Amino acid sequence: MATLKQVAALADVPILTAYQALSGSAAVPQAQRQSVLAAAEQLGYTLHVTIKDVAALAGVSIATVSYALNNSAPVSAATRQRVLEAAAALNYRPNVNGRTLQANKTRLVGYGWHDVKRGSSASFLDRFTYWMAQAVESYGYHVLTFAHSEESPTDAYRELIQTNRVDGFILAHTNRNDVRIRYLMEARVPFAAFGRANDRWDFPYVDVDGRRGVELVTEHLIELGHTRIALIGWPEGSLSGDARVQGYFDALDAAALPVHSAWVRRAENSSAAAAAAAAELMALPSALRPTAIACVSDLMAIGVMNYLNSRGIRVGYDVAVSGFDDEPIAELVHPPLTTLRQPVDDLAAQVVALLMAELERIPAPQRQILVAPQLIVRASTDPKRQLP
Amino acid sequence: MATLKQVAALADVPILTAYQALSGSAAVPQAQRQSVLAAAEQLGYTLHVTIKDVAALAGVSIATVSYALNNSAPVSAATRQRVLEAAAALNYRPNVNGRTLQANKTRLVGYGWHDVKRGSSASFLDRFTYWMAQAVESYGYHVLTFAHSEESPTDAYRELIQTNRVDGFILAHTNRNDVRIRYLMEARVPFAAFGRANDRWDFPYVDVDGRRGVELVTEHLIELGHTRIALIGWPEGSLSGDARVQGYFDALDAAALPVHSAWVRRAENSSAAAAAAAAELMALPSALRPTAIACVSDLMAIGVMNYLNSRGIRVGYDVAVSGFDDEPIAELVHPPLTTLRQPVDDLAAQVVALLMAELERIPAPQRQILVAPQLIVRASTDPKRQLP
DNA sequence: CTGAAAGCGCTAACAG
DNA sequence: CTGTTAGCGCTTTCAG
Repeated sequence: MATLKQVAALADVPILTAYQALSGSAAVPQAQRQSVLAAAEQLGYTLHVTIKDVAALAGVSIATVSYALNNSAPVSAATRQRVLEAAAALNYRPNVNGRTLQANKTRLVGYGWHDVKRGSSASFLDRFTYWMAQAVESYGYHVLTFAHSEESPTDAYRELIQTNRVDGFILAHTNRNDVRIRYLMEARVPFAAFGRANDRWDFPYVDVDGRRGVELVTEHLIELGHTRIALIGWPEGSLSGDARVQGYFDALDAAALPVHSAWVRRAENSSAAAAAAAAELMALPSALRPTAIACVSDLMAIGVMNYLNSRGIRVGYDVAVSGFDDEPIAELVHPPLTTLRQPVDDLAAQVVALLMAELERIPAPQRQILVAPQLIVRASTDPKRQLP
Repeated sequence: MATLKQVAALADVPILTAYQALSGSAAVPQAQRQSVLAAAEQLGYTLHVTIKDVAALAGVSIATVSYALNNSAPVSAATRQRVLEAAAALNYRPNVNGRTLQANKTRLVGYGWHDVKRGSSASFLDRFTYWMAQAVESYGYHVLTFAHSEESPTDAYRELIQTNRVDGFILAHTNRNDVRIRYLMEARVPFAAFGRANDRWDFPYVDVDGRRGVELVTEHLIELGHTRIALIGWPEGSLSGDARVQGYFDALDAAALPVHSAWVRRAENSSAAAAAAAAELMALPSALRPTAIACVSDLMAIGVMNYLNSRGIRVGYDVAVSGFDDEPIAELVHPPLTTLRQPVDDLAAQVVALLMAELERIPAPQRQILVAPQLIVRASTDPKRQLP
């Protein structure tokens, strides 16, 4: 590709005039405009301002332009001025790909989508992605998203890193023995996760303190005077699920309240399974029947509420119900649901900060961070909050 | 950076051995391993297999490697074989950045996130992004996501295109007079939109046929025997909102059913505003009081259902209610909500196909595509569907 | 303080 | 059919 300077020379006009004629950024006498257009046509030139053009206009070498623009070497005030003016006049923006190739750094962070099943709580992660993009950009990076299959998720990660598409990754939806984490650790690829895996692996992550969250809501229920408090958790074995259940025990222990084994039920994360668990709880003899049911997800809490409603049991008055996640639905259901909100923006910013520490090889003060969720009290536990 | 060949020469071992020692992909005698490691150390070499290494191992020029790997020029069967074997032995993956710089094509498409407000229906777009990533990858592209401000959204788009970060864009959440669309059209940047803008602009888009959707659900209500059918739409002025309202009129006209002006209400897209509109409808004199209420969003339908429930009016039996979007909540509410589902995967694939047509300068047969949504009948209109 | 020149990894004319 | 070579746009030694 020819340069702007060559086009200008052929048309016998100043470089700046050639630029203006081609870009339409300023009026140019018709005759000059014509000859510039003809010259560009002849050379097969399409407007792409490069560092060479800026150098030519400023009358300096391309190295000097680079120095002046990046402050990467001392440049006299006068030349700097000339360079900046030339760059501005040509509306110059450096082509990141040149820089990428030379530095062997893409300033791109990979983020893999798993397949979001219909009805699963995706909205939270959606907002996470937004804040992640935002946070990453504050460091001059961008997010490259990709879809990975459930069967062999590591393939996509390996491919992206081997082809130098990205500098590192951010993971969400982690699980114990997450193959992606294992691969990235072994391959020494920089990454940071939103979510834990297991206690053996040492990698940078940020997670919601689910234990603390359920503890908070249980304390809230105790304060309201409940003494027979039930919990519907997920089947044992998930790190975050078990932590949430632990918070329930911790709060009851601290208050020296009795825990009856029949009060702790396990169910899949679906409203139907939670409704069934609620039915079992309500079938307990009246002396044991709970007056409050804490759930480890909003989805489950809604199942419980549906069941109670269908049995004519008034949620909030007769039985208190709480969830976890503060999904958009939580304030739309009837009565609005008490729940725990994850501070998404904060979580995203922190996980990005961890990744940046890895990428820039800055030792982070802390590689594992737990963030406490925020208790949002609504009418499902506290009828005083009921709207008229 | 030194090459693998130089390391091998210094260590006085074959190239393949040097690779194996460095990568650990195969066992190498301890002595050789040591000298390779020492050589790499001395040259400051870290393992990065490039086309040069493959060429050296195969004993051909780098051009031949490129030809063989890309089938971009005829290569004899024997050499091709040698090249492929060398590439496989070294686990070679081309560095996309070299290609990017030379071709001046990034094979990246930009997708901008707007700020998702809490409680707004984001889950649909979340799934869209997943399918978009999937579709884009089938063409060998990836998605680069970025956050843009509400005030000057074009800045982010301009920056990305001027710095050669992306080849084009996919837009969602379009509106009439969308400044992004105007900018991209003027700047002749390739893009395709999920959503329309206005009738004056000619650009590639895919959209849900909202008119047809509401027509479908209105026909469904007519079939169920309703004759007094109301509609709650958005305030006039939005392209998609007005189209949905039109579908209501079309269905009633086709059935020669009366339309009473009091039956058409306009409200903001919130459950509260919709509930208020429902209250007005229910306050009509009994001869005019509708027996069915179609809403242009699930959010509004839920507001209507909440209102009816609170007044003791049984949704599905006394008054039918329908929504639009088929958000996850739709099947969780009580009773489950009849609504219209947007075929997200299909929409995403089509909008990506349109963009690819722009990028590869293939004239698309159709630049504007409307996709009919699918009617999902649930108990909120058809009590027979009620679960026991 | 500034410029010439090398080179990041790859593709593609052009010769042979 | 294969190799030589010239870049793509940028940063960065190394001289002057």
